[in-house]
Amino acid sequence: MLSRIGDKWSVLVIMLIRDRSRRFSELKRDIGGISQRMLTLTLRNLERDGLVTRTVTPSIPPRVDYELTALGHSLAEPVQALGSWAFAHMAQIDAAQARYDAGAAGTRAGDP
Amino acid sequence: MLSRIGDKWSVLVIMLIRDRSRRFSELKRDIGGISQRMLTLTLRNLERDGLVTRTVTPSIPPRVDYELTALGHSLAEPVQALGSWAFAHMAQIDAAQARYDAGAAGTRAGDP
DNA sequence: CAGAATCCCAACTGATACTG
DNA sequence: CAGTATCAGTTGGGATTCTG
Repeated sequence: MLSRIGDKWSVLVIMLIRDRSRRFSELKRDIGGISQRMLTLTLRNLERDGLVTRTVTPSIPPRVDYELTALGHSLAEPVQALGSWAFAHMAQIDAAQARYDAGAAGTRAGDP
Repeated sequence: MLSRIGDKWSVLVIMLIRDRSRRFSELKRDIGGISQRMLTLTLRNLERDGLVTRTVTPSIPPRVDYELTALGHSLAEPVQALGSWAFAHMAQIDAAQARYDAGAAGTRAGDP
């Protein structure tokens, strides 16, 4: 399961459909940077895990909506918490990385 | 940052050193299944992110302890929440997957 | 519009051997 | 003990093309 959470696309999808159902193309557009292949795979996996439902409307053109299940909603909470943490501490982490990288550059004292 | 959380090894390490600092070999043994290479890389990244401290004791044999920073501890909480969720809903997810896979096998009705 | 299939390169990872 | 270095195998993910 952690592998699914670890998948950044899954997290983004969950966040996006948390409030309302979304169409495939809508997700693709809103996420931006995801290939349709990855979006398809991500949604399949989430569906397989019982986290989202897939509703096909057989019209022309076809239409598919994705929505969180109850299970999906219960997951969305801790995921959201993690997201908030990441957002809140982004600056600290960037700073830490910069510090670390600076130190690693010249392992000897007064280098750069 | 999500990429770090997604890394299963990172999560395990964080969980393990949450209560007390641990030595390299201790982590390797307790995690089991991780190569020393991956453990090294994982710890490096966590250190770079400012989530763990690395304390070298230059004795013979050498000794290195890893410990969570304050930042690391603040991350451990939401991570723990997520872990709890995963554990609590493991059965539901397995069931959902089994159902999905069964359905996928024979897309036609009464197949298996 | 939504998705399946194919190709192909890059990144991650494990096993092994060597060092301070 | 705690790494680093190297090699080879597996996987991930993007771009492209084709359908109902």
